[in-house]
Amino acid sequence: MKVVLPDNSELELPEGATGLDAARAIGPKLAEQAVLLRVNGHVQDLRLPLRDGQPIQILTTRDTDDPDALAVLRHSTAHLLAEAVRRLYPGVKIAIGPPIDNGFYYDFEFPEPIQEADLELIEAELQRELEEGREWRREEVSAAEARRRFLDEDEPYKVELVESAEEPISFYTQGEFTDLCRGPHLQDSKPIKAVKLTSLAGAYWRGDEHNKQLTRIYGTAFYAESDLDAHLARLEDARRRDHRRLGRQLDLFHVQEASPGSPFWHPKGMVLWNTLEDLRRRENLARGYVEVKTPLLYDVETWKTSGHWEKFKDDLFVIESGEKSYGLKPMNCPGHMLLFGNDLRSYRELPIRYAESSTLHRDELAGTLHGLLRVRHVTQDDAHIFCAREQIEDEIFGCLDYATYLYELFGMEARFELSTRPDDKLGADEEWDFTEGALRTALERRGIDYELNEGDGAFYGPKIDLHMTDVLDRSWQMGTIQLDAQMPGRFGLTYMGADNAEHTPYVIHRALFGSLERFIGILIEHYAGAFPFWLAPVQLRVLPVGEGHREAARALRERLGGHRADLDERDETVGRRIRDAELEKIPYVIVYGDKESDESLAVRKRGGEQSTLSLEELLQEVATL
RNA sequence: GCCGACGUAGCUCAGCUGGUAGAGCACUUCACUCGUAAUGAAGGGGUCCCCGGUUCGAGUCCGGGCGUCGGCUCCA
Repeated sequence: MKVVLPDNSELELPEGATGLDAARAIGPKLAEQAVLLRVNGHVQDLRLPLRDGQPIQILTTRDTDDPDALAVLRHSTAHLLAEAVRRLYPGVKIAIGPPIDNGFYYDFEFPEPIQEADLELIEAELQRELEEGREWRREEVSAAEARRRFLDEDEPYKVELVESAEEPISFYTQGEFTDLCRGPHLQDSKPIKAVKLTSLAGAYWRGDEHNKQLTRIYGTAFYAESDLDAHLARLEDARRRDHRRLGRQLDLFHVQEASPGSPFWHPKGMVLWNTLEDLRRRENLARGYVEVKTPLLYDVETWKTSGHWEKFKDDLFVIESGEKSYGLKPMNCPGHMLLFGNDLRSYRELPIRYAESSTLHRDELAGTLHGLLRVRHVTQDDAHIFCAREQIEDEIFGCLDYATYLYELFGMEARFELSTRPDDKLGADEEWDFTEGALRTALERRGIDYELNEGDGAFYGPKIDLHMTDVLDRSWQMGTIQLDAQMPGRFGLTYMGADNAEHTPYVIHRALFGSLERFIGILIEHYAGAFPFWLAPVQLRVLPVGEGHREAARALRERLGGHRADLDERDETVGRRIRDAELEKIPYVIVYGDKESDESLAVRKRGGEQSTLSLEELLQEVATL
């Protein structure tokens, strides 16, 4: 038989030859360095047979950056971890251990809880295995045989996995350790040149909080020591961009124990906030939204009507007053429903687009709070569009267009996800067929690539979410566009149609920044604190050289008054004040001394680029930013 | 909420096996009046997260709580 190599040449092989055989046929060196086979974009263990006519690519220890090559290395390292843990902690039960984006993990049930300090011990054992060397052997067994083996070994998690696994079931063995595994794996442990166990965490068996919580050990591994160093350097760099760190450094916001999950916004942070608000107001006006304001407190009956009481009452802040209980609003929809329902509505008014940027409170679990990215005090740039069935697609399209405009303005590339009906949905499947279809059509019409996220919709309707990634590669939901065919009915909302009959409107819930807090958090990391001119809290700084230049510098600052300009006339050296301006990431610094005048200003841009401009030229330049 | 770690000056952090707290930066004052990333000197500043316990004595050990961080779960 023949296989096709990446350069399109053909390689003749005996029937039943494996990937490793192919590597050997090409050369002994390649066979030694081979770690994985890639076939049509899929990975395959080197030990498995090839098929006639297949195009193949052999990945080796030199493909140190290839995600597939790294995954196989890390997957094998996870097995070494399990072997080490088993030897060190008799009685431990093993669960699963896959490779992930930047490393791998393995879940265990320890007889006694272990601590972070134990990782050192385990890592040493892992190193010992690497020094000894390990080879992986693959075998295929029947489900019954696999089940019997794990029952014998008293590995209940593996037994459970076998029960849901498809035949043929494969085992990989290295050293004393055999694991149920689909593979692929390395031939041997020689390519594993750098390993580091990074952290310890609890993780529920099969990701379900009703199951037992296991102990997860995270680690990472590389084909070269220098790659691990580079990885650690990248993490350090990410920490420097962390919005929580920059928030303090740039004096934007802080959080404190007095109100967990509720940021205190400093004057410079408020400049960012208000700039986003201005942008929102301007665009809302241009796009036919009207601004409203609805109460923060509603009696619990309102939350029962909306359906939120049943699903989210644990996350609602409840305030008792006299005989009544009020819930602090966690979202604006009921307020906007009540507002719509306050008048008789005609089809001629639709669509009605109510916008409100409002403070919301959600009593999020303590363990989930995270800087600006997950807060209890959350501000949504919310809007509810009440419309007729035939208007839905255009309105969704309009929201998508609006969202795309906003994110492009910041040079942010959001990922779109379409989330469909969840298990606890309200309403009939036919209705969901229609609403999901409308969202899909609008996405396609706007030419947006999206991922399908099945079963992840809101209980009242499907949604399109925009996601962004933070410096540590964690994905956060930003904007959201949700179609709702339930809540208007629950609130008894109607409008009079052209047919002189009452109809229930549809509602589109949409927040495009999502949460102002989260958006600013991501924005800080996106720009690493070096905001573009139009966003920068301080845009220009005038810096008088000596005491005698203060007067003129103040006058110059006055003439920059249309912009956010300040003055640094501290009794410090010019070098020192330049340094501070750089640390504050101010876009323009103007040094003003004997040599300067309106005709000739010494302008320094963030980063160090210097030029001489007249005041007029400077104003012209910044006007375009 | 769960697993693990951490909480010391405004910030970043040191403080060994228990003996009563320190650095750098920041701040204040003084001198210098300065030309593109840190001028020098002096000074002030601490409920060592909170509550309780052990001890002659607790920042340090133990218990509980709160908060933060890394995960898990959740996320209208």
